[in-house]
Amino acid sequence: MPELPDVAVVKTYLGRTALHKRVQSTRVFDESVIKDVTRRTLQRRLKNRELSSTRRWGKHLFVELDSGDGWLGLHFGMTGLLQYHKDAADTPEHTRVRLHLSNGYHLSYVCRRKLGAVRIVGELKTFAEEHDLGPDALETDRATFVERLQGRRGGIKSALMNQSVVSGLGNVYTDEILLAARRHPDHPVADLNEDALEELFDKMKYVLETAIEAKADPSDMPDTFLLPHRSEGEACPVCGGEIEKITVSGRSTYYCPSCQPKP
DNA sequence: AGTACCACCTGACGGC
DNA sequence: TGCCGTCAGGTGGTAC
Repeated sequence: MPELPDVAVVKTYLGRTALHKRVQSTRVFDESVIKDVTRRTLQRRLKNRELSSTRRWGKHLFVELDSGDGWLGLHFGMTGLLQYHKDAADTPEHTRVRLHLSNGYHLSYVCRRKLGAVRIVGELKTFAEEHDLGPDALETDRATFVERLQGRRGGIKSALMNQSVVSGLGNVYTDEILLAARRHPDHPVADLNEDALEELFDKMKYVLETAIEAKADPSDMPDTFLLPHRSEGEACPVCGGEIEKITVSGRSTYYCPSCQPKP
């Protein structure tokens, strides 16, 4: 689930649960999700720190430690989530790291496929530079978005999914944005003029904000959304035509050939 | 600069 | 029932 809207929902969840609680201890069930630091360092840096604020950058969620002691960096891969629970016995399956908080509750980082990451981060700006993260898709403005796309070669879908252009869009929401903008996923970026790119920016914002309002739950999204109809042969939610599946930069791509004709 | 492919992982599903 | 290939919303590295 974890694209920008999903991570935004997790951020809200954390805000209502573990935020402002203090970490007593940290259990690591699987070291393979820990990046950049050792298990010991992770545990030491978290110990007795308050989870004082949260910040999202693209698909990354950062939890500030004691306002100034760096950040706990969380990435959810394809199958990650957080679970706040009282009893250790309720620890979900596939929990890789679990914080024990001073109020007795636990915050579990769950990641079935282990494609996510847990780390300690100093400056967020530095982290973003090191990982080549472009501006967050919801925090950037129209002019910056247009500027970052202009002059690029290749198709629009690969560009939007490229985290160094704008960060936060994954396979599913990129398809969603392209249907909203009525653009074919392979449409060359170079063929889109400034007006078209601005239009795309507006659709991106609309799709992301709407998805967050629906708490990233497809069943609460507008009828015009592709998300609940992401499979071959389904009816396009806009025109009723048949959704087609193609491969774009190695990813399954669903689109409506009549709403999104080849340029 | 961009793309194509592989690797990292686990689990669900369909075909035989 | 069981085995097997394929696929799944992530990123990062390498080779072209």
